[in-house]
Amino acid sequence: MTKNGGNSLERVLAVLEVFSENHLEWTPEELMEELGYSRPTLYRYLKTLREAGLLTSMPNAGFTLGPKVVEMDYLLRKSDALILNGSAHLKNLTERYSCTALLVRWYGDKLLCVDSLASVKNPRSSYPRGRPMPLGRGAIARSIMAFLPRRHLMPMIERTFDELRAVGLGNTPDEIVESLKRVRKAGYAVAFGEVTPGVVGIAAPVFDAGQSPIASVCVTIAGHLVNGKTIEEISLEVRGAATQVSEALSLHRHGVDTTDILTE
Amino acid sequence: MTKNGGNSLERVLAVLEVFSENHLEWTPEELMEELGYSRPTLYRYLKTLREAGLLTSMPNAGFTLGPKVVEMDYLLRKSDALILNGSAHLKNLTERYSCTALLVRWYGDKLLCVDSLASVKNPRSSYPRGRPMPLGRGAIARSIMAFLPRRHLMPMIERTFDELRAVGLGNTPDEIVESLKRVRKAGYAVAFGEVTPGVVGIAAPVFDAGQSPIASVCVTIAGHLVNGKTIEEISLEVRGAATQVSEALSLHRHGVDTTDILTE
DNA sequence: GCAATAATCTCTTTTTATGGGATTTTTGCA
DNA sequence: TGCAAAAATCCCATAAAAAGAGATTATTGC
Repeated sequence: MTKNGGNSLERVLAVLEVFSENHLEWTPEELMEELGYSRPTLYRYLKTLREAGLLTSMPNAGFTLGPKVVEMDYLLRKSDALILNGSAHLKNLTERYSCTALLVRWYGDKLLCVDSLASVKNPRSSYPRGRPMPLGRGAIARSIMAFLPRRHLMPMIERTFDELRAVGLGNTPDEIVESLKRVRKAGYAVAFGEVTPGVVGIAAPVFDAGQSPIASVCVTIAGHLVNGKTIEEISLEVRGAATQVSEALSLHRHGVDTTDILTE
Repeated sequence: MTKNGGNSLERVLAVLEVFSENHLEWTPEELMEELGYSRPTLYRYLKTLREAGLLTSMPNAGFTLGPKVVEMDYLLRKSDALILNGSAHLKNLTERYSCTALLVRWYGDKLLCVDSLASVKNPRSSYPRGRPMPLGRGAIARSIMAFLPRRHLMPMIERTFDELRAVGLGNTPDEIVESLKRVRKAGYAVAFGEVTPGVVGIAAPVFDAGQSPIASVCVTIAGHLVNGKTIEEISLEVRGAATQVSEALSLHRHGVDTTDILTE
């Protein structure tokens, strides 16, 4: 049973938090147990969330996420500066290589793919749009961690230490920091089969106004299609894309219309 | 300025309501004006919504919908019984005809496409996934209205009367009711270029547990590809799909595992 | 139609959300 | 780098409204 801290606003929104890939459907009974809310309170919350369209329920089946989510997703695709600026680069990357290109956002201790495009027959990524990715493994995670300010980095290393060590980044936090410094110097991260066996990931960070990284541009490609030379070639393109997206974001920040820049 | 009725739960969620295609990005100033909340209150709401991931803000740019939306959309695709049961039928329909096949949900006075598949080169529908559709025009709207219980139908006719008349359903509410009765008898609705010029829509309703309609299965196809005979042929398939989805939904309702039925 | 379950209602107590105004932080620009 | 303007947050007395126990009503399954 989750501790129900926070105010009533947080408590309503906490209802949305319990929906996960392992538990897509919840009965009121289960929710009471999980969240520790009283019966009337829970029903009030559910009523509100359902009226907002965030939840639906089939008669006597449990509650699931509701159609408002679909509507918001549509609007988000039209408004998210990262997606708007990044998708052209995904197109470009997938045209140049037989690969999947991804835009991955870092938020709240999660990595989340927000857009992806594939130029391979089997576009089944282990982490399609919307599915949170592991923090410790893969080029994406590393490309972001490498550029994190120390005070954000250290706790993250603590949390994901086992994975980071397993992947060969180092046996102590300090060794890992050193490895990440090299990634930082290179400006991009490469991973061989860390997320999906046989697949190479090449990722570079996207910055929001020159501060800390908020996302990553990544290309995943079958290992047998690349070697040291081609990886370097691709990494240049990935870095270029990431840099351009970063610049577009910082322009947007100052209220500059980037439309003409993007479509050139 | 919107009247801010309701309790604080509704007021937080009302913030999500103001995001629309015409206004994808909001500054706190604009939100205060629009929602009529005091400054501290609004900032509290925004803080909560941002922490929940439902909103994001770039430094000094306005607020937009946040990454949690993407995550929820992924989960919804995996949990929505309508999508889960319907997508196989969309696949079937698009394989049989050069068309776009849609799954459209009716909720809160809106029609919302929740899934679609196209077998034509130019899959640019005017109403892609997540974009609310007009209530008065098109086969989808009519296929649902025709099966609405009278007490739901009449207010809906009032609201959309102008559109319904423009489309030729009748010049008085009673005439429209008569037209809809014919649709009901046929079990499906056809529309010629009502939503997109030159495009024919053929739609049949999906029911939740035999009660009122909650969604519609629709095929849109270029007008020059069909005639009276083929439309009838397609409508049979569309009706079949809608019926099967309805049945799957009512089974699910009773807790029956429909997996084996669907994959056969 | 009837028992069992699910959802809603009632009402008082306690908790907490609210907003005016002051304060602090951030930003834009010289 | 520093300074004025704007944005965001804090403080706190007051008013408001959530919360929950238990009773009540509505649904459901059979």
